[in-house]
Amino acid sequence: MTSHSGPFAAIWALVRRIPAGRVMTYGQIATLLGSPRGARAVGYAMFFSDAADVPWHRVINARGEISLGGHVDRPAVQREMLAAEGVDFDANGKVDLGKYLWRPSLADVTGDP
DNA sequence: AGCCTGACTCGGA
DNA sequence: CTCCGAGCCAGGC
Repeated sequence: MTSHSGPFAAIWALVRRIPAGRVMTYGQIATLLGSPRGARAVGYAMFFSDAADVPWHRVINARGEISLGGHVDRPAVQREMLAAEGVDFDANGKVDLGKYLWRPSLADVTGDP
């Protein structure tokens, strides 16, 4: 499926605005979209999204870790993609959110370049 | 409508 | 800081 329309369009639009070398948490995205507890739905949207259109690998959980659950190949791929963008992982395989967490401004959320 | 599952989050121990 | 349990929201059947 291509990410151009649907209930997840807002999520994809926001994820697409995440600059390289930065990451965002599911809860943060959900909060910006108006659903502070809809973090799970965000994860679903990532699964149904296309990596070519949506950098889903820049979306991680609030602990700064990659959480996928059922799938096994995705976490390794996600870690490599983030590392290729300059995101460093600690010995525990976690990302320093205080350093790499992207804090979008109002213009970024509204879609104004 | 109700029920189940889930790439989550928070609070407490 | 890590582990456990409970909770809220959204999607699919």
